Amino acid sequence: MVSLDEVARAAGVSSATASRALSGRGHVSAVTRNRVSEAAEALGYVVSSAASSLASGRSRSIGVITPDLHRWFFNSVLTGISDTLTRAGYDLTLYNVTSDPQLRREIFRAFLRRRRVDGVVVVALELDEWETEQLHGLGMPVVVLGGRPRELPGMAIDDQGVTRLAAEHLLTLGHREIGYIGGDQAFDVDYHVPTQRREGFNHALAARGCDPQQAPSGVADFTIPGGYAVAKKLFGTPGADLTGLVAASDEMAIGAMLAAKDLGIQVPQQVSVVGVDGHELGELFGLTTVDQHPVGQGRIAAEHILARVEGEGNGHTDLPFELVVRSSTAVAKKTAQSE
Amino acid sequence: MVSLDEVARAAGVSSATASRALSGRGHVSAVTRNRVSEAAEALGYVVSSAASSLASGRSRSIGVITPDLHRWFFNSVLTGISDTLTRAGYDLTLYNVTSDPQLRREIFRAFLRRRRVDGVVVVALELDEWETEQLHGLGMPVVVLGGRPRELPGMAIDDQGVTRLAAEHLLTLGHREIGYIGGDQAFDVDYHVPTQRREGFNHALAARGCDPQQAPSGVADFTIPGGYAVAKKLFGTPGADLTGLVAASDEMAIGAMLAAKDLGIQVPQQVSVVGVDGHELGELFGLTTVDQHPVGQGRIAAEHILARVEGEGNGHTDLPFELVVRSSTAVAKKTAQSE
DNA sequence: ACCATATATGGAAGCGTTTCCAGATGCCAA
DNA sequence: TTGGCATCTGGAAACGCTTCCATATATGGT
Repeated sequence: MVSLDEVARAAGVSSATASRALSGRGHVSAVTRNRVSEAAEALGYVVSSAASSLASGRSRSIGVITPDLHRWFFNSVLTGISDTLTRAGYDLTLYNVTSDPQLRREIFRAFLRRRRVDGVVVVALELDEWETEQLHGLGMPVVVLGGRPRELPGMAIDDQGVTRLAAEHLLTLGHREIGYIGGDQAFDVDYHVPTQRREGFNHALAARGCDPQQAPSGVADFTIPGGYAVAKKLFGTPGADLTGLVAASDEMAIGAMLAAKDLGIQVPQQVSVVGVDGHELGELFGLTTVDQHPVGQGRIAAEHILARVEGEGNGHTDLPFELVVRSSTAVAKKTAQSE
Repeated sequence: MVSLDEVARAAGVSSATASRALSGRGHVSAVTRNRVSEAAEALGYVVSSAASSLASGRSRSIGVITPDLHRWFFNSVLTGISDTLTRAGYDLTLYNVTSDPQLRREIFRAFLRRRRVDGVVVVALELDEWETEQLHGLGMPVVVLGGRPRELPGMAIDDQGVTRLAAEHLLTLGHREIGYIGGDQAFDVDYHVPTQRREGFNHALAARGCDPQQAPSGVADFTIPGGYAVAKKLFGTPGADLTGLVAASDEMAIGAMLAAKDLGIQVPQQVSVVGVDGHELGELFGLTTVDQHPVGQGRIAAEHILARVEGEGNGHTDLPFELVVRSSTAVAKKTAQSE
């Protein structure tokens, strides 16, 4: 492996100047810079990250902590982050949090503190107090995506807004008997994504004079099988003549559509379904959804952390989302019940 | 951030001894080791990866190059790798190759050569000659998962074997009119996954006296929508009375099942479908598949690269796979055509 | 009792950069 | 011409570890 010294020698300058020439920091004449660049190119020189980090205190790497990579939302965000970091010349150090609590603890206790990264992006994790504390103790920029933790800068969509928008869409189409599939609020340590989304749904219904407490609803794990199981129950419940269904994730919505199909219920003729996310499979299923552009979120989060690492601080950010209407929703048929 | 020197001072030893005590390399008495460990614990000391790498030449980090994180197979493998590396105390540096050829090139030209990683796992990438060369030039262990590149140690399932097994399953059930959905063999630079899988299918059919050339087949991109589109054509083709279908990935198989449902074709009563992968959604759809345990593959690849990094070399490895029979396949009904 | 060997420890030399500091050079204004 | 300032460059000191080497002490065989 060629070292900076060899490049400097080849270019006839000191290693100090070579370093300045290649990093762009400090004054170097144009001629010198060119000679050094050419020498570096010719020798195939690449800076040693270890030496560079040690000397400069910056590693040009960002840590990303994510849960379950199988879930489309998370791997989409990760894709966006990765793309932006690569373009900026940064490495991405991935910490995939699994269900093993000991490993999870170790990530916060040791891995993050090795100074291998200049900043951390936390993707949609429910952080407990100790973890938040550890993150603070790192003394480096941290951005939390998909949550509004107490004391860390974060970026999130308006989690009430998305489900409110979804429900309003159905209400506007004339639906009154609307069901809901959400997440388990018991695990809501801090950010309350499941709680917020339910709230948004409730508000929308209440605003139109429907009692949200009466809405048939169920709890699932945001996955297709989860949504499928709950939807089978909801659709099968006698007396609950749902004409509309809001799911807190597209995967659950897709599960619900599959359940409807298996039960011989037609979408959207008999029941309209709306999801939240903007899942890539939404198109295939014709799913109407509130798209929250997860890849874009990853990009924004990455840009944000890079800015923070480079000194330009800023705080909370709201992320955009939009309703994408496809064929899983339609105007409600007039029935006896509807006013 | 507390340094090793402070720990050493607190424990009343030299930094050399402290280093040995914490790393476990070299001779340290039990008492000393304990005192140092306690001091480190008390001070919350964590080694600086940069300093450690620079001094030792090892970074305790493994690079992973993967394509499209949206595809279940890849994020499953990544999950397995991540889990194993974390348990071993290694970091994972993720290089997600996108469709941008310039970024891809940059990963091989610069990113990997910063000596940030001790070894590289390449997941199912078609490497061109230059890329292979770069990988060699790294002078560090490389493992290629899901492919048998010319000159790099790799691990792969028997790609002919999986589709042969899938096809044999259908043949054994009495099917004779079997279709196939595979990948585009034009992109087959090196590893020939699409080609190998097609070969396996062909061999199985030929062995039972069916002409594989006659088998109705189509090409897709291994995704659900891709499989859906091709299957719609295959099922809709007049004259081709398929009773069985082999797909080279579970996602395409699931797409095919959805297409069948939309066309009013019953699975498995009218057509049996087999996939390859072991996709988590297989259970929901009752998909019969050849499970290749992707998470396990990730684990094996990670263990392999760790062994190599630590010096214990070894070569190619075959990976296990197995037929998982669910409800998407059934005995073929006797028809006029069947012998 | 003594030498050979194994075990423990500290001093100090790196590892390959970055960056501070000081000196050199060039240019412009007075 | 000369002082003053900005620009350029090199020497050398970090950065925080690991590890070689030398020294010191314990262990065991004869």
